[in-house]
Parts: sequence; structure tokens; C-alpha cells
Amino acid sequence: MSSIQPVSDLTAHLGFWMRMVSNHVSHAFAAKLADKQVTVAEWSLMRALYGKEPTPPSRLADDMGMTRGAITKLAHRLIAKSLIMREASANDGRAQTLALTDRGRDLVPDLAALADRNDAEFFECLTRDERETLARLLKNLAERGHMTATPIA
Amino acid sequence: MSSIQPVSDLTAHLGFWMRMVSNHVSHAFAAKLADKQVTVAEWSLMRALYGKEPTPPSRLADDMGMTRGAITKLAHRLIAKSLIMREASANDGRAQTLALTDRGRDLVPDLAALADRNDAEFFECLTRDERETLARLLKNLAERGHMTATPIA
DNA sequence: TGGGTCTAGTTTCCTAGTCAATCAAAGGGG
DNA sequence: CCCCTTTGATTGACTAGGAAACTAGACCCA
Repeated sequence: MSSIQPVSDLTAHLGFWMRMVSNHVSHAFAAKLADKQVTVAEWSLMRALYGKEPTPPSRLADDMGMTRGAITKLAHRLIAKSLIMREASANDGRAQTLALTDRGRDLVPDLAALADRNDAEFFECLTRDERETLARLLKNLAERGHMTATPIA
Repeated sequence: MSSIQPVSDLTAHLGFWMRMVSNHVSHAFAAKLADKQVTVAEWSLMRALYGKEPTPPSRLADDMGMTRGAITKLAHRLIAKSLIMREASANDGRAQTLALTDRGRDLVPDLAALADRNDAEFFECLTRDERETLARLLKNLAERGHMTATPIA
């Protein structure tokens, strides 16, 4: 048979609202980055390198929650834009490291300012207390769910 | 010059934690749906049709926050799986409507149960009070930010 | 009533991921 | 010392969506 059974409302799920808000925030941020010809993934990789030692792609893949293949391609794009550079490892012929170029390093604070502005834009409508509560709950969820990788998408 | 200027910590942003949690929840849900050979977008479209009149693709595009082109392709996939069907409009030669097939209608409650389970899995670690607070804050943000479309990704 | 415009949907091209196969360099016994 | 396995990175095939060009039907109105 194929009658219509009652099914829980989508909006009853916290995950629904979470995704709704998260997607909007991310979209708005992507739009701001686009003005600077940078994608969110590119920003994320640059941010991961900022103020750090040259870092192997495999490490970045783990940190960013992307596959190595994705990092390879992402790195290509950033190298093409002269924002990062690749260096072969001295002691291991397979390995390499990625690091920001001067140009890339100079750009990071600009982009960070956009990130600050974007966050403020969406969350400033909450009171300080509410923001703290929200942060606490989210960090709690992240910890309980063993969430580690920097969220890209 | 290209010195390292202090830049706000990623984890200072509520958007960061939001995306972290949201992505994990969505991924876990996608994995559950994959067991049933269904993607999140496919589920979302089927859910949007459940218990409703046959609906034009343009309407679905608006509701789901996707382009019409994306709906065209998504519909193709669902038709290929015999989960939805397309019907031409009687009075307008351009228009058409989409509706669940019997098979599709039967599948929705199964998938809804997965959605329920997924949500519980992630959010049950919070107290009832905390869940209510979280829901309130998220709905508040959604309203203030004029967020309407069902969030897919 | 026939031409211009608007609208619904499709198609094409492009981007950006995953997964699996692959390649080359290390590393570890027998 | 050579083989066999493991590891770091790349590549190719594939998927899913967006943007914009395109097609066809409907609507307007002189």
C-alpha cells in the first residue's frame, strides 16, 4: 500500500536549522571572498598555513577534512595565483611542503577581516549572552561528536 | 612588507563551529541515506513532494534553494529510479509537475526515520533545555537573516 | 492576428569535490 | 641486496551543482 503516513516535520530537526543557518553564513562569506578572487577552500588552506612552518599536503588534508587529491588540485590553483608555493622535501623524495608566498601572507589579514565582518553580520543580532551560549553548545556538540577537521563546505 | 600580523583565531567565529557541526551532521545523514541508494538532495526533493499536490519544478527550486537547472537533473535521476514521475500541465504547454510514485511515497517514511535517528544521534547529548535553547537561537538567526529555502548542502 | 516580450524548463560549459588506480620513493626482512 | 609492502602525492573518471545561453509556449497589444 502507499498511503500517506504521518512523517516528522523537517523543521523539527535541529540539524535542519543548523544547516539552514550554516549554509547562509557560508554563502555570504563565499560572496565576500569572491570579490578578492578567492574561494572558501582557498582561504581555508591559506589560513591553515598562516604563521606556520611549511606543511605537507597530507597534513593539510587531515586538518581540512579533504582528500589528498583535493589538496593537490587546490594547491595547483593557489600556486597558479602565486599565493602559495611548493617545496620538495630534502630527506624524503616523495614528500613536499606547502607555504604561503609573500603575496599570500599579505592577503591573509585582509581575508581574515572579511571573515570577522561576516561573522559579526550574522551573529551580532544575538545578545552577548546568547552568543556565548550558542558557542558553548556548539563546542559541546563538536566535542561529543569527535569533530576535528576544519569545516570547509 | 610581509610580516605575520596577528589575525583573529578561526575558532573565535560562531560560523566556524556552526559549519563544523552542520557538516558532520549532514555527512552522517548522507551516509545513512546512501545505504538506501538515495542522496540528500534526492531525499529533500522527495520530502518536499510528500503529501503535497503535484508540484512544478520551479516551485521546488525556490523551496529547496537550488537553480532550475539543478532540479531538472535531480528530477531525471529520481525518475530513473522510479521514485518520482513527471506530468505535463494540461493548460500550459511549457509547464509540468512532479509527484512521487507509489514506490517513492512508500520510501519516504523509511528515510524520515533515518532523519529522526540522525538528529537524535547528534543532539541527544544535550539536555532538553539546551536543545530548546539551541532551536530558539537558530530559528531566531534564520528569521533575522531572512533565511527561507530548505538547506540542501 | 502577428510581432515582441516574458516565462518554464532544458542544455551546455565550468568548477570543485570524491574515489580508485597509479607512480615513485622509503623501509624492512630473508 | 633484492623483493615486497607501505606511504606521499598525482591523475583520471565520475558526480553534483551554478550560470548563462537556449527553446518553446503563452501573453500582450497595437
